Amino acid sequence: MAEITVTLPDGSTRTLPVGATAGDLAADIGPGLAKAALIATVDDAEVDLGVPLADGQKVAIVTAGSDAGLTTLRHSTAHVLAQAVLEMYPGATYAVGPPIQDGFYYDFALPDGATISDDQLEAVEARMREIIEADQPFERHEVSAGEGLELFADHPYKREIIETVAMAPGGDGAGQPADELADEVAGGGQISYYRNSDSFIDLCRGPHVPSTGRLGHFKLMSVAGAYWRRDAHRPSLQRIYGTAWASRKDLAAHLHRLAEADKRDHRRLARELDLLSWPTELGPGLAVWHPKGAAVRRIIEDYSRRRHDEGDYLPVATPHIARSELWETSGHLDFYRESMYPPMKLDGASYHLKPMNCPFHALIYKSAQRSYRDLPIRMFELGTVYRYELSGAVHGLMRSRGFTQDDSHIFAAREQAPAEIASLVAFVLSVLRAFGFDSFDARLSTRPPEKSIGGDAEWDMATEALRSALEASGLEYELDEGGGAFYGPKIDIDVRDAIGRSWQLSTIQVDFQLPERFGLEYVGADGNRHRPVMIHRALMGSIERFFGVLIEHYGGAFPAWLAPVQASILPVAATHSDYAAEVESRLSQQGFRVQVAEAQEPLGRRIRAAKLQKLPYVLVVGDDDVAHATVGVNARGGDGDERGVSLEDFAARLASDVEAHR
RNA sequence: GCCCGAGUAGCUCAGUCGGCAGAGCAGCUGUCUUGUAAACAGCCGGUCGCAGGUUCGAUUCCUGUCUCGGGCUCCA
Repeated sequence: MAEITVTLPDGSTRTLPVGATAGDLAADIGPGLAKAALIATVDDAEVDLGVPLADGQKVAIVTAGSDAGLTTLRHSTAHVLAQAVLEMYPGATYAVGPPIQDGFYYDFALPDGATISDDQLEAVEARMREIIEADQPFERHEVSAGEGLELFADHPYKREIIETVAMAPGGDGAGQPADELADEVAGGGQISYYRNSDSFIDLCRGPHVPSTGRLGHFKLMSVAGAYWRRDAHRPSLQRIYGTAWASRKDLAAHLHRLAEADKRDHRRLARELDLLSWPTELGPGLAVWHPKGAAVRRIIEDYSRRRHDEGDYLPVATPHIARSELWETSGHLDFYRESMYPPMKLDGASYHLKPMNCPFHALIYKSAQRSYRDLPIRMFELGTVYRYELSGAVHGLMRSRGFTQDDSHIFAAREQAPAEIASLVAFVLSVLRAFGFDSFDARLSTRPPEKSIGGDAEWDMATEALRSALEASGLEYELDEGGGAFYGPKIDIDVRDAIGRSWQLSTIQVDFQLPERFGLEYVGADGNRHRPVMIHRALMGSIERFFGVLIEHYGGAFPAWLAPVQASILPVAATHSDYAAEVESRLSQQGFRVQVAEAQEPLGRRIRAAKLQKLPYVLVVGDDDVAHATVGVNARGGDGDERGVSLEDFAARLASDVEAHR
């Protein structure tokens, strides 16, 4: 009997009869693996378990324990979703349904533009469970693109996928697959599809789990609108989002994480902790800062100012509006107009609210003749800008229409730029770490293909300077081709918060264009006039977003150095009120933010109130404390209370917390 | 901006198949004077987002609009 030999990931080999499949291999290795197997990789390509193996191949069995396995699980669950929806809504058609982080989605168009509401999801989910219960096999079939068009005759979106990808000119399928379609079908004039019942097939490059019975730990999450092929001019489809996991436990853990994230939502905490609010009278994306929110903001800003002073930045200040001519010169009206508020006409002139601070800083630079001896000049401003964000994009503090950038523009000689950028990256990380962030994602964004100004050589030079600074920093980074600003490439640094979500904050941008447009110059050592390079840099990005991220990062439990109220002083009874006032006064004099909660309510209730406000410390003072100049200290997150702590010791402890940013 | 959903007291939410709108918490007043996560009682509080329409009558049905939420797109 003929045999084949394949190599396993650990380097060992297995011999199997000719015709054996990856599934057979899994069974040969062990029943546990056979049960857990979802797909396999053969010579590093992912395939169904049903494919026959060939002699000499490198084969690995993939389970839900790996990313690839989990992705497949989600992808297959998406297919089951499509099957359920198509069965339940006759006349519905389907578009694409890829796996995504934590789950999957599928896009549908229902007949006559019907929509699916959230409460219909339960019924869809129930139908999906029936399909899973039936344990239908996923059978792979390959046909020509032409046959594919016939198979999917009633499904225009599927036909469009086949036409645009599988039948792309050149036949290699590399047409426009920068988008989601590429996942659906490989191209090359052939298509593959999967059949898992008499009535349901789906266009797909695969692979899939062997049968629907392997699925089950999923939940449909929401319905949303989404444009076909991510194009606002194309039809809007009904998108159903779901999450899927390898086990019931993983699913439960995921749902728990979501609930935790919701508890940390800065919009919820902003209200609960009385930090700020968004009166609808102001319009979307505009907030007012309440005293407690403003207290934290001032600490953030003061810290930022101090670090900039230490870094030889020169504070500047500029107005909020300027003549439209300024924005023509800068190029903003050409390249950024859709994000700008419309012009205000008065006294025969036209003015725009500023969407960025850079042109003002360029004019400050230009106000005097500059020498190479002056460079680099680092200007710093907490500059409030206004951007007309799409109403649907506005999101609490994270995306607002007015926000304050901790904005710097550094004017440097070209040869100074690389070193300056390198030190900027270090500066940015140092400040972010001071606020408790220690995990970062960096990204290098290059020239946008359409909207941009300047020559290739300058773009290349600027991109190279950023790249080398990133390399030197040791940060890992990814490349975002075409993601740069209209005037130059950029580095973005995102921080990860306490529950692993990523937020874009810092940006460093190299710009040869604005100096050109504004005719900026300096006199070099050679006596000739040279053009400086301008480095744009926002560190926290926007104070508003930064604060929003901080709220969510700490879940509202700010460390003592940031907390709007560091300690609440609770007299046990009214007779201790005078002593409480004295404690308050002494701590206030040392610069601490403290308050007294008088004994009009029972102690337990006042403690509870302070805890719900997530205060770092609750100080209880009673007879013993009055007698010995002590306080009872109840620290947030501590176990129980410490009695009889001298006031001096507590003040020292709080001072040390503040110093250490605890 | 587009798709879907939602706006009821300061907050969280019930409710009205079209007939004078409810709870808890918060707030206020009084009593209680408290040693580590919710004392007791009473009171105040709503043009049911806004504007039209249908109706004897609209918070409820319809239309428009504003705001919010989830997505898409975009972004600090």
